[in-house]
Amino acid sequence: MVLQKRLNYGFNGFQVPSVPTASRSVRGKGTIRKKRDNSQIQAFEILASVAGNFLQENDGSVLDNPASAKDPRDFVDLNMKHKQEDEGGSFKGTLFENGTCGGVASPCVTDLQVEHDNQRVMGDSSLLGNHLEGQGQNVLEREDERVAHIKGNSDGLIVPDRRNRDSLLSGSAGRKLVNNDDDENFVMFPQTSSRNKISGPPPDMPKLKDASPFTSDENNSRDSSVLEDSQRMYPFKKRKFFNQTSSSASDRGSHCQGIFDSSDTRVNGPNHGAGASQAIEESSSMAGQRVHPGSKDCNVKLSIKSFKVPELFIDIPETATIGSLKRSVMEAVTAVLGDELHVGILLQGKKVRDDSKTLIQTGISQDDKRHRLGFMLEPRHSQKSPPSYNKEPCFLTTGSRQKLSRQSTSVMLQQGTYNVSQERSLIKIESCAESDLNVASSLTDTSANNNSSKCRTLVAVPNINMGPLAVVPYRRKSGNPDFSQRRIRRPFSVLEVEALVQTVEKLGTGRWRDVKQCAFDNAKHRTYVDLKDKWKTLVHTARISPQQRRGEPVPQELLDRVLAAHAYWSQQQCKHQLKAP
DNA sequence: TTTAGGG
DNA sequence: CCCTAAA
Repeated sequence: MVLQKRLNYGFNGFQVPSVPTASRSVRGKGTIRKKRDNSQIQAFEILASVAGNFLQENDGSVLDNPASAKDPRDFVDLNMKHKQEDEGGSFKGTLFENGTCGGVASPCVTDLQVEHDNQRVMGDSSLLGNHLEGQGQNVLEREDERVAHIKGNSDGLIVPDRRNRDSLLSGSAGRKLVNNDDDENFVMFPQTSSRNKISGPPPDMPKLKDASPFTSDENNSRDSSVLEDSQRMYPFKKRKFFNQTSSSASDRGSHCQGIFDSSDTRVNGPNHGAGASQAIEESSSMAGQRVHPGSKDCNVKLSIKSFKVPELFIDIPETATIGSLKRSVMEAVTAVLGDELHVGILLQGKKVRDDSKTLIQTGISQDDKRHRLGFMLEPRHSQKSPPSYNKEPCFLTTGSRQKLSRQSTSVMLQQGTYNVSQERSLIKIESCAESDLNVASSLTDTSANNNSSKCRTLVAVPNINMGPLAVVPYRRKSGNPDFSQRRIRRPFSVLEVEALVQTVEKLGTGRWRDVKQCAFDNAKHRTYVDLKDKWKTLVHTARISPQQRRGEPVPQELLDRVLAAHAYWSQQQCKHQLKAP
């Protein structure tokens, strides 16, 4: 069946064939999971502010737990036979001064290409060839200065603001991990000294009192800074169509404007130049191509050449591998594209809000050489405009508009190149190779053929059943309840482990909710179940030989503390059970 | 919703 | 990480 009378503007969904992280497993029955957090956050919100935060602290007063009198290390010695010629009698955690990263995801820009009447302009896969492999170099080089001194954390993380991060990284004992999003880009920073107070009044944190011997009795109240929660992004699931998903709750305004431009498209010629930029040029002449005088019978095909994720910071130690850089970028991008997306249409820079208008009415026709058609990926403002995808997509809000157009322009002019904008760098993610996110068109059966096999592409699935301009972002719930999405794997960093250990030492092993609240309250992607699981693995890790351990090595010191705390709290638990079962 | 454990 | 029985 041919889509003769229909313009292929409907994107039924996007598919991500594969995931960069090798470790990511794909479950057979993976389906989109229901949201567990009410704190759904805008997918593209930029973490801008840094608020103060408190790390629950024992206020230094007398510990009411009898056991507190006992030094945990003694416990270790007695019960674990571990020799722990301690380090000063303090059970404070080791100070990690390594940098961490935080991240900011910002608007994503989508590059598309318009095709008329099967005259693909993007036929040449070379257009999709600018993957990180080639441009990453530039990224590294140009960003070298900014990134170079951030060492210690091998995780490629993304940082929102250097200053904030730096200042936040100076802390030690008590720490609270925070992050600005729930699924991606997160930042954590220990914060102990009240001198390091950053800004903003500390949130009202519950004060947990306990009598754990592990509890440090100093620094009754420490301030820690936190990045405002900001993003709620769900990574895509490999090979899953999201045409019918999209959680509704969420987001406060962030605005990922993805834009893309299809201005003048030109009829695809067998020999369009090589090179991304040139390709762009060429593609940009296509829209104008009149194919059939009677535009009614013409189909407009859109080929999403790539998605751009502008203003994405990748802070990664210089010792990190290219692979980790790729993963970092991939995760960030995945997050950006992972949730709450809307598709917006821009014509000549103006938003086309009326979904009911036809392309022709709107002025989008193959005869129009001057039109500049743009597509934006934007977060949904579900709270205010519920499941009404077809009514009025939420477009950018004032503030981001300018940026949008600016980027739009930038995108158009710098297709295929590593783009360094004014203050921020823009990493363009294009096509192929692992960890590269790419969007290929599948509007035509033949379209993605070339790339799909080699590339991990994000495919825009043609929407055959939708009306003109119907935009149906992938949604999670509607439709298949069976669709759930496995969360992206996010190994705990040493810093997080440190925080976890410290908190568990203080609160014990049966209060994961509190642990979460205490030290990971702002790490939306870490649920108390995650913390519990992590603790479980930590205990296991601590018991096996170092040779059997995998992943980022956890300092032995921490593992020792894990065993100590685990032993201690296990014993406490036993006592309790004997008392009042 | 949390815990606690197995998968 | 996921899934769930229990609490």
